[in-house]
Amino acid sequence: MARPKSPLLTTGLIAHAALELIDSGEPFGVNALARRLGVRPSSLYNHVSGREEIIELVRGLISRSYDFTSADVHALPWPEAIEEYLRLERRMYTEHPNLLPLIATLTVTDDTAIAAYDGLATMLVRAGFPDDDVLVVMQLLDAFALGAGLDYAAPGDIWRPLGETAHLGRLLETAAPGRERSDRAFELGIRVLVSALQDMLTERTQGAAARTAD
Amino acid sequence: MARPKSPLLTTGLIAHAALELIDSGEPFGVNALARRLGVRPSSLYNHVSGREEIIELVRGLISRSYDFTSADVHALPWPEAIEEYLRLERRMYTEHPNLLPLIATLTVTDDTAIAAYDGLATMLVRAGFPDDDVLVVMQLLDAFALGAGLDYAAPGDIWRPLGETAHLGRLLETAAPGRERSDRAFELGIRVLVSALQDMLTERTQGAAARTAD
DNA sequence: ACCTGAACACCGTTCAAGT
DNA sequence: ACCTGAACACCGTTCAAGT
Repeated sequence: MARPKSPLLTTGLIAHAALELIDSGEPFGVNALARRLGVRPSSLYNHVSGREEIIELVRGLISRSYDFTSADVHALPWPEAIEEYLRLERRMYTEHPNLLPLIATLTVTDDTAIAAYDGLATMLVRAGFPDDDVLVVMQLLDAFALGAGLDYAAPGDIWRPLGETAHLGRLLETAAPGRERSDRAFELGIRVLVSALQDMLTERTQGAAARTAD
Repeated sequence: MARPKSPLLTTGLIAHAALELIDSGEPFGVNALARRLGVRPSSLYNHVSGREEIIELVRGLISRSYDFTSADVHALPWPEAIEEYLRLERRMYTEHPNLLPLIATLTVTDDTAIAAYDGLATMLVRAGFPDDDVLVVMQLLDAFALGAGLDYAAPGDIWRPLGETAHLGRLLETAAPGRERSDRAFELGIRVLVSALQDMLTERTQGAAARTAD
């Protein structure tokens, strides 16, 4: 059974199995993935260059399963469109919490994922942000979504004080569970960020109007 | 040389060497660390429970080297104190970019790190945030600092479009380098978040005052 | 073209043996 | 108490051999 008549593997099958493995909670790895696929680890290298490309394939698979470039979203007024976008990104992370630590440190190259970010860039350009600011704002929004996702993915709790504290220990004892707090923190952040972006833009426009009026 | 008269290792030495290894850019690992310490990997297990405890030791070492509980900071008006705190956290991450991916998914238990977060909690309590909101706000701020740090630590660039894009490709070509953008995104975020916290608090107070006046 | 098998240089962790 | 050495079950990747 050296070479099967029809290939056992495709990048699609690899990506699916990889996502399954990641969502299962078991540690992700090339060997573990090969086991799941009923194949030898070396076989995978006929289809991908290695571990990182597999993870990038998973980013693509999952990006395709959330509708980041929906026409409905782009038809919304931009502040709402951005809100929808961030909520979708957040949902992607919370529904696949183990994926985030794997993709967070990897350059985004997958086409679908790039298209999603390109859609966000388009929203901001159309909203009227100057070119110099678009990537900065995107980086801010992405940092927020990423950080919020990591918070959510955190095991049990983010903080576990072992000794005395002035307030932290008490607050943790009486507080809502971590994920509920994570939801509230996200809602707070989204409100704050979007309204700050609106301010940025009206300040700009008013400033320009004032200068024109001079 | 089975048992030396004076121990070759201490948790302090382990933490220092681990931070050196991390900052060197080589992949972090127990075996690589043991090599650096001139010792067998199994020797480390006389002092720590394993890889995760070593990383938590590094968190402690580095937290001690940034003055998170400085009296000066706590003497500032709370919005400035929070700004200083976030700047310090960010500086810690940018000065040790390889550390962040290691600690981001680990529960914080180290005393000094907990003390830093406890200091932040104290700032918020003193500022007048109700108990129910303190952890939520902390989680928001921490998510932001974490995400911003990851952005900064990203290899080369965050996005690398391989095909056509509506705007993203063009923006990336003309834009300032990634780390400069990361700085601007952080500055923007810090301004937005702190002013939003001020709004939260004055709304509350005004609301309370209005209700009292009724 | 695509899978296997063997090989390589790694991991993190355990544990008996030695002083 | 604290280090070594051997062992274990893993990693990710390369490459010649087979069809």
